[in-house]
Order: sequence, then structure tokens, then C-alpha cells
Amino acid sequence: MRRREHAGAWPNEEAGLSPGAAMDGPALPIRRCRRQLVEAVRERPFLIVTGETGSGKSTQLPRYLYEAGLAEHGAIGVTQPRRVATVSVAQRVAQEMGSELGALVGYQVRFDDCTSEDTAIRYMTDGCLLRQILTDPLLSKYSVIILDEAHERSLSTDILFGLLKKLFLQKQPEGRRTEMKVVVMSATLEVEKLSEFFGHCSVLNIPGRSYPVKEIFCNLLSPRDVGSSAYAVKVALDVHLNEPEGDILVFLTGQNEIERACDLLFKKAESIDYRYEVHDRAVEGLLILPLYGSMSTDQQKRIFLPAPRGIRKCVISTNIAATSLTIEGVRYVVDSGFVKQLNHNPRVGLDILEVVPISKSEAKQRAGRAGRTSAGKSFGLFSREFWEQCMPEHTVPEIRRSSLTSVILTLKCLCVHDVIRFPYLDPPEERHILEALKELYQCGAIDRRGHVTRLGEFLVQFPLPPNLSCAVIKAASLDCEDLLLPIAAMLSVENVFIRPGDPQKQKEAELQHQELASQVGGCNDFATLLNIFEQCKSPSAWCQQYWIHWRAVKSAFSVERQLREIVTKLKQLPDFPKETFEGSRTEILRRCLCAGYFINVARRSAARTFCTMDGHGSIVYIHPSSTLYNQETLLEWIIFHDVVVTSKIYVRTVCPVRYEWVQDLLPRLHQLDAHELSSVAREEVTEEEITKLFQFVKDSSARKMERRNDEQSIQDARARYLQRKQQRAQGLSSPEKDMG
DNA sequence: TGGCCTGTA
Repeated sequence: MRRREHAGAWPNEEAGLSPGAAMDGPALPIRRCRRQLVEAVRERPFLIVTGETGSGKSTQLPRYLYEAGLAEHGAIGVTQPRRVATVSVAQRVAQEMGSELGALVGYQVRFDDCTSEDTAIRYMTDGCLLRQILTDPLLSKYSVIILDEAHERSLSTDILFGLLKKLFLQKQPEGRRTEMKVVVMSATLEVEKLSEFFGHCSVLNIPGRSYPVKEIFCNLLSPRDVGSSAYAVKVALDVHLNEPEGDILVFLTGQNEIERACDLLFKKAESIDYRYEVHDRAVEGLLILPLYGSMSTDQQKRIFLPAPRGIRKCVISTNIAATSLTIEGVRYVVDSGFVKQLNHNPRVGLDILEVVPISKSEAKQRAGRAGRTSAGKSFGLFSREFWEQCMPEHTVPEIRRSSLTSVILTLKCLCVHDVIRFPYLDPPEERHILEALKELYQCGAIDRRGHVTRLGEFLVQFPLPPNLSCAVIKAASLDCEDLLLPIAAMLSVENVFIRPGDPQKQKEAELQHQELASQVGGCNDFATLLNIFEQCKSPSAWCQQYWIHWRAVKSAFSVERQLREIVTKLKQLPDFPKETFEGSRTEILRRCLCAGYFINVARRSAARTFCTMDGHGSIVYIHPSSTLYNQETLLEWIIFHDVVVTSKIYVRTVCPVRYEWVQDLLPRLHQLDAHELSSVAREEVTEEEITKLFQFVKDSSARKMERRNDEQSIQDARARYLQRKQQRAQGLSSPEKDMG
């Protein structure tokens, strides 16, 4: 049994175990369906099981299949989209089956493998199973694969859908697994589509055990109230004054909105006279708690403590409380109807973080949080018209919103050559796929025939975006991976810079962050990250002094260790590249970064603006969080890690480079021309793929059109941002008007 | 001249 580090599990993920239930399993609705379920799995290769939270499907079905002998020729693998859920479900099932965790029942997540030879029921994250397919394409150690929470449509689960279907339909018998069983578990959502995808397979429904939630549209005073923090505060206060006991959960979009809403609600709540104003005399006070991902773990844990008797708890949260964390005792939900979502735009090659209305199914999911322990109410901060006209039925699945570079490389490495006609449940737009192919070609991961190169095989080993892996490989070939591994790790974890809500403290934090940058020359954000990684050793006074997130740096340590193991393995291969380079530490560092980020290179075009060199020619600004902000006039060429579109197109994590370092690489950005593509051998790439790629690169008139559309879409995103910002300012500066 | 939703390998 391998075991390194224990992921802390939240105390209250999906209840269902009563103390006396250890041997026989708890009395859940699923028990009545036991025989039917086992038979359905035996009969056909694919089965869909639907059921709401609390039906017990995640914990009981794997056990039923095991007890029916379905794990005799291989393990039962169960995937979850999140680590904490994976670990806590495995813990519960192990306890129920009287097994030590890691023996009969185990789990495997990144950095934490708690399984053994004897493990018959393996819980794991979906991304973890996807990695396993890379080394064992037939999934030979499994007899059953169960994909849980399929309605969430995570990127990995969507790819697994297609790969498992292919595994069954494969023409060559040596690549086929017709005897393997696949079960897809989902909330009741788009089930017909799923069933059709898996050859019209059967669908079994397990009755749920949650309580009814009454969904209420709030009457809006004006359209600018939709989803605003001030209006959320008003509704939360109304609930507090007028509704019987029970905690409140408010959904807003981000840290800023949440902190401001907390302040406002606190001021309002302070002046309540509980003798006269409160409807339910059992309620004597209000406890207001913010909740978002970048809070420290200790702060987050406060959320789960029950409020003292007579005190009503009000948690103001991001989307994190919709799926990832469950707060017991919530009877009232206040839903802004908005979410911050990262959307990839392949036409400009940018990820745009924008505030968008949630889907109706997501709103139901949020409302459901009020019905976990008793009947509840959900207040939507939007009108019926908004619900009908602005909120889509379902959330666009991640695979249609993400950069596909990693995914396409993975598929290519699994010998899926025709990545356009791969069986996607929801096919991504072709331009997304073509953009990914182009980028893979540009960084040398695939050749002109669409074959994975040796470099591509190296790159896919890393749990990183391919361009970052490229920089790591370059460093390793120069024997200086110590410079790049920490940076790659720091870029893989959540933001390490703390930005406090209080303006005074914010100034102080900014000064300290500047100090960290100037310790390494003050002109390279990547080097600053390396500096933090090297200096930060423990959750000591150092973290406090410099306003650095210890939790984030700690996870960067784990990532760095994992990446280092991969590099060490690769360097032992006889054909791993070896190079030499004479130069200072900072120069070598920047050269390595160029090898990965030459796609993200930009040249200064005016006083403060830069023009990207990727063929899109977008005009970008340096983000205010960068140490190079305000130093633009000293720069000519820069590379950057990522882009965020708010009031402008900002590039974040920036480093100046010299033209000589990128000039040899730049032609690759435009090399994919008609001449080359026409001489391509076509046996591996499909004709369709070539034609599309050809059109994509060459059709200049169409590209001009697109450019205009892109500018339009960015203009739109910017306009929406500014509008919401203005609304927020208005809403918060004159809350009295709304409070009636 | 001004800002960081959430997961995962």
C-alpha cells in the first residue's frame, strides 16, 4: 500500500451513515432497487443510473456489484470530479464494509494513493482515471467502470465517455473490451441524450431523499437589481426578519462582491431591534460568514460549525457551495443568478473570465441546497422574464468552453488520430480543435502529419499545459530544471498573493509583494514566483509579513515534487535532449520560458500597449498585479503566462525577453501554410482535418471577418463588465433606496 | 492607470 499525504475530508459530505448501519449498509432508497441494478449491469455493457443526492447511489452501487461477484475478474473503478468527495465516499464505504481503507476499498487521487493489490473497489478522481488510460489503454485491471456525477460534465468525464464508448466499439479485437461494464451515474438531467450516446442503453432511476424547496422570484425594483450584492443583502435581511429558524446561504460571484455584501449586511444587522422587528422570537442574532476558495482552510472550517442556539447563520459564498462543499442546516437560499465563468475564445486564443447568468439547471442545483435537512425556500434575485429569457436550460459543458490543447494531445497519444470525429457527447466547435492542433504543432508536440513527436510523448507525461511542459523540458535539457519546476508548480496552484479586503491593508500587501519582486531584480514575475517558492519554508511569520498564501505555496511544493519525479524519469531515457548554454541565471531562466511561451509573445506598440505576435494581433495591457505595470515604456518584447479580460485585455505574469531569443521561434507561428499542408501524407490525419486546418490558416478574408467578430465579442465582454461595475457602485453607494 | 469563479492530472 502506497500512502503519502492525507487529503483532509470535510466532516459532512453527503450524509447517509447511521451509527448502527456498519455491517448491512444504511437504509437508503437504493436498497429496494438492488436486484434490478445488479441484473441490469450484468445484461448490457452500458447502464445509466439517475437519482438525486441522498439516494445512496455513490456509496451502495459499487458494493452491490462487488457482492454480486462482478469484481472477480478485475476491480470496480468509481470516478468523482473532486478530491474531497472521492476520499470521503471511499472512507464511508470502507467503514460500512468493515474494511480498512486501502484494503478492500481504497481511493486514488493526485499525491495520495491509498490502494493495494487487494483493492476491489477503487474510488478515484476522473482526471486520475484519464491518466491511467495513458499507460493502460485497455483499462485491463478493471471489470466495471462507474462514472459518478456525470451531469457535472467535467472535462475529464466527457473525454472518458468517448474513450469508453470507443473501447467497446473498437474494430481491432486487441483494442476492444466488450466484456467490461460501464455505469454512468447522474442527476436526472439530459438523460435521453446520454442514453442515446451509449447505444440507447437502459436508464434506472433511484428515488431521492431530499426535501421540497419552494422557488421564489423576487420582485425587482429596477433591472439593475438583478443579481446585485445590495439586493442580495436586502433579501437576506428580509429572510432573517420574517422567516422561521434555519440558516441562509447566499450565492454571489466573487470575493469582492462577497466581502462587500458581508460588510453591508453586518451594518444592517447591527441595528436590528430583536424585541420588535423579528418575526420568529427564537431568532436572536445573525452570524455572517464569507466563503470562497482562496480563504484559508481554518477560515473555511468555521462555516461548518453550527451556530449557537438562537443565532441564525448566513453564509455568503461563491459557486463553491453549489457542489464542492455542503453546509448542513441551510433552509433558505438567496441566489444572485450569476456565476464567474472562464470561457476560452479560440479566435483570439484568449481565456476570458466573465460574469454570466447561470443555467436553469444550475439554479435548481443551488436551490436544492436549501432542502438537505428539511423543506426550504430559494429566493432568486431575478424576475420570471429574466429566468425565461436570459438563463439557458443547461450549462455549456466544460469541453465546449475550454482550451483543448492538453486534451487533444492526450487523445493523439492514445492513437485517436481523427480528433474531430472522436465520439464527443457534445462535440466542441471545430475551431477549438483546430486551434489546439495549431498550438501543438507550433510547440513541436505533433508534426505536420498530425503524428505525436517524441517531444509530444515527453510533454504528455506532465500534468501541465503543453507550453509550460515545453519550458520545463527545455530547462531539463539544460540541466537547470531547478529554475523551472518551482515556477511551473506555482503557476499550477491558486494565486499565492493575498489581497485583503481592507484598502489600508491592501496597500501594505502590495508594498510587500513589490519587495519580493525587487529582491530578484524587479522585472520578472516568473522570477518573483521562484523567489517566493525558495524563501517560503513554513507557515511562519514570513508568510504573514509578505502576505503570501501558505496553503497555495504548500500545494506548489507537492506539485513540484511530482514534476521533479517525472523529469528524473525522463532524463534517464537515452534520447532525452541535452543542450548547453552559457549565461547568467536570469538569462537561462528567460530563455527556457521563451521555449514554452513564444506563442504568448507580444511587442510594444504604443506607450502602454503591446501587440501579440500569434497572428491574432490583439492589443493587450500589462495587468496592475504585475511588477512590470508602469514600466511599459522600458520594454519592447515580452512573454506572458495568461490573459484576463475585464475593462481591458490584460496579460498577467510577464517577463521581458530579447528579440534574438524569439526570432528563430517566431516563424513557427506562421509556418503552417498551404504549401506545407499540400505535401502532407494523409494516412494518419484525416482528409477533413487537413482541409479544415488549411482553411483555418489560409482564408484571410474570413479571418478579417472573424477579427471583427472577435473585437466585437471582446467589446461586448468589456461593456458588460463596465456595466456591472457601475451597477455595483450605484447599488452599494445607495443601498438605503433598495432597502425600502 | 487598477484586479483574481470552481474543480482536476
